[in-house]
Parts: sequence; C-alpha cells; structure tokens
Amino acid sequence: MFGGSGLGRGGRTPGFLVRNQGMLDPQLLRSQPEALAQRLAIKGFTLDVQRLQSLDDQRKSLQTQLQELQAQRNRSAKEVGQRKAAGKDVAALIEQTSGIAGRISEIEGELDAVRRDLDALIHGIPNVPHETVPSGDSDADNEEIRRWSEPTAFDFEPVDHVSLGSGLGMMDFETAAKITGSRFVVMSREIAKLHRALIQFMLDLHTTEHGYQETYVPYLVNSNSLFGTGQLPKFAEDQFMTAGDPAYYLIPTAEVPVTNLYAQSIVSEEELPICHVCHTPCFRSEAGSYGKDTRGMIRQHQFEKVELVQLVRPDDSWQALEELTGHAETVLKRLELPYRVVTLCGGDLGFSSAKTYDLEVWLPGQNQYREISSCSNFESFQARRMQARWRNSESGKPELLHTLNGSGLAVGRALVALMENYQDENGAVVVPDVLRDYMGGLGKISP
RNA sequence: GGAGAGGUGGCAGAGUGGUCGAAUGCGGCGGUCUUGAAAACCGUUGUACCGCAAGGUACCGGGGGUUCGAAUCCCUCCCUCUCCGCCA
Repeated sequence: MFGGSGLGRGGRTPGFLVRNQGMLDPQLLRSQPEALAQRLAIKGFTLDVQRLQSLDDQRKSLQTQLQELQAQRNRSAKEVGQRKAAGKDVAALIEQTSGIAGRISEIEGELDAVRRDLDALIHGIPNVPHETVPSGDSDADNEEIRRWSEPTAFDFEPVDHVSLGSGLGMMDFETAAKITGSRFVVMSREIAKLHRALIQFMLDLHTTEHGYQETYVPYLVNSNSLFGTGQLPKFAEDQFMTAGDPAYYLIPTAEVPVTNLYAQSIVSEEELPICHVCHTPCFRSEAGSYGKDTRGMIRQHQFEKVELVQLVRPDDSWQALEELTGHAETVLKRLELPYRVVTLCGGDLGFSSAKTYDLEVWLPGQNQYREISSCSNFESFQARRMQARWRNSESGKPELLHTLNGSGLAVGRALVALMENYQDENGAVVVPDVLRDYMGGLGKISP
C-alpha cells in the first residue's frame, strides 16, 4: 500500500517517515479518496486527490517492476548456488546476473523518491471527523451540549488569579521571567501546596474511583513517539527539543509517552480496556500565540496536567469517550467548579482526533468559560501510526486498537479556576472541601 | 566516560555467505484419546505489500556497503546487559 521510507530508530533518519503507516486506513484512502476528501473538508483540510492517486500509481508501477527484477535476481542467484554445488561452471551465469543488481538499485532510487513524496502527503492528512462532529470554522461554532451549575455569584467585584496570587504573595511571574523568560510562573507556600493538592486529589480520584492505573513516564521522548500520537511531522514548531543528536522532545502532554507505551506491540484481549492516569509537566512552545492569554497562568510554556489515557477495542471507543469525559467532569464537580461541555466543530478539531469534547470551566476573572480539559477519541489514527494492536480472538489476528485521552484536568488552569471561584472580598482563597485533607486541614489561604 | 558481550518469529533460543522466512522448545489454535479434564500423540501457527488467482516481493535492532547471492562479511547509528569510573 502506501509505502514509507523506513522507520528510523534514532540515528539521523527522520523517525516519522514510517513504512506503511499512513494515518488513515490506506485501503480507504485508495478506494474512496473522494468521500474522504469530502469528510476532511469539514476539518478545513483540502485533500489533493489527484496528486495522491498519481503518486500511488507511480509507486505501484515501480514496485511491480522492482519485484519482478528481484524475483529474477533471486532465481539466478539460487541457480548459481545449485550449479556450484554440482561442480558446474557458473561464470557465464554470474556475468548475466550482475546487470540486474544495477537496474534494481536504479528503480529502488526512483521508488524511494516517490515514496518520500507520498509519505509527506499522507502523513499530513488529519484524522477524519466523526459524523456527529458539527461543521464550523472556529471555536465560535463549537456546540454546547450541557452545563453543570451556574456561574459563581459574588456580592463584590471578583478579581483574577494574577491579582489574587500576587496579593497573597504566592505567585510571581516577574521572578519566573528573570530566571527563564515569559510564560512561566513561580509559586510558593500555600498556593504551591494547593497546586500539589490538586494533583494528588485528581490522581487519587481516578485511581480509586475510576479504575485508572497510575503511571510515571519520561518527560523527554523521541521523534517516533511524537509521530505516533500525531504531533509530528506537522507540528514540530509547537515542541521544545533538545540540542543533541538524536534530538529529544519535551512532552507537550502525557498522552505522548503514555499512548506510546503500546507502540509496536500487541496486547491480549483480556488486558482491554487499558486505562492509565499520569501526572506530568507539559511543555509547549506556544508558537504563533504571541498576543494570546499573555496575562497569568492560562497559557504557559510549562504546566502540570493529570492525563487520562485509554486503549480499547474499536467497538468500545465511542462509549469510552463518554465515560472518560465523565471522569474528567467528576473532578470539576467534586471541586464544585461550574463548567460546560462543548463538542468541538470540525474547524476546531485537532489533527489526530475524530471527535473532541472540551470541558470549559467558569472563570470569574475573565467572566467567561475557558477550556480546562479536552477529551478525544482518535479511533485507529494514532494506533495505526504507532502500530498499537490487540489480538482479536474472533479473527485470531492482530488488529488496531482505538486510543482516547483527556485531561483530568489541566492543573494550572484548575488552580486558576479554583482561586477565582473561591475568592473572598479580602483577597483570600477558600480551600474546597475535597482538598482540605490534602492541605493539612487548612480552610482558607489568606495574605 | 572506559572495557567487554549482545540485539533473530508471541516468548525462549539455534543459525557465521547459497533450496533460511529461518532448527528446536514453550505458548496459541485444531484434532486423536477421555464421562470431563490433565498427560501423551498428530497437525497447524509471523507481518506487510502486489495479484482475480496461481504466485511473487520485502522484513532476522535502524541506515548504508561488499557480493551473482547477506540473518550470516564490512561501516555507521540506536538500544540492552556485565565490569570499572563518576554521580542525584
């Protein structure tokens, strides 16, 4: 099918040029390109069907030629061996066969070039949106599907977390800028502890009540892993990378290392569903968002997140998306933070996702709902890129898994939401009931 | 950082230039036997691509090279293990 240029395991080979691992089902891509193009248009993506077909035709023709030559070479080589064993003269046959090798490498060169172009094209095609995804160009077209609680009412003018944090003397952006740069924060004392308490609470909730397995992973990954989840090759500029060779990348989300735990592996049916919860820092270069959310902790280069990751049987993935979203919602409910759930429209949907629910928490400081969790079903898109499979007992064959993930929750933004919703008129922050045990019984953080 | 040993099918583990996609064992699947099960025995058991099919091609950590022919030889990178050094 749509070939690749080989999976580079480190070295200087770009790791994301992976053989036979287009992200969409290659059969589908070849047999129904027009239908796919139509679906992809919902995502604002234009599929160049003609170019795709032309490249694939070239690929196929070259591959057929190559295989014929290889078969010829194999037959001759085998005969040389047999004649030699029989003590016959082989000089003439070797002479005759030696020409084939040259032609083979010639065609191999052409085939590689075509495959490189084809891969570049295929690897840039996003996942196909599910039929329930609303059309639209931007977040303005996202569809609200439910709300929980009401925006917090105050009998004074609420301030944002930056004012609260600096008023408490426990949140310092200037010092962070001094030691690193913009979009970082230094937290101290009770706010730093509250931040940690949120992490502990979320991990405990998901492990004890929702059945997730706590997991610790590397915060630096290789390019193959980023290809697997879909951040590469298209979104290289969003990543921080190290200077060495091979380069490592700081993870933009735990989704990358955790989902890739199952790259190139086959799990048994009994292991499914696989549910991991993982707390990690996340690093994002935020390229192209220079003017956006510059104030405060909403958009940082480094933030903490508790991530939920599931690998499930294909038949179960849509049910799993609803459940996973519910698990993330439970965090907000227990923290008693008002939120709403929206379905992302096609134009706002991520590259790898078939469908995404965003959880948006109410922020009094901004007087609006802001994203605090993103829950997605990737169907087989990521699994195909990373070859994460399960053995289907009915067919006896390895088949692609479906992967899902969701923030449960973004910790930095949860802290922001908590401070802003739980503030009092004196600039203090009340500690929500569920966090008090984690705060040594502390009920309020005061200046 | 230094020295050495390795990376082979789901797993373990042979194979050092030619009928090797790869012995053997375990595991899996099917069968015989059994009231049932176990044991034993027999058979079967990788993935992808091209093809209506027959069949063909590729894959023995990645990449490159030598050769008529490479799992096997050479170069290079990555990874694992052991010992020494250093170190949170």
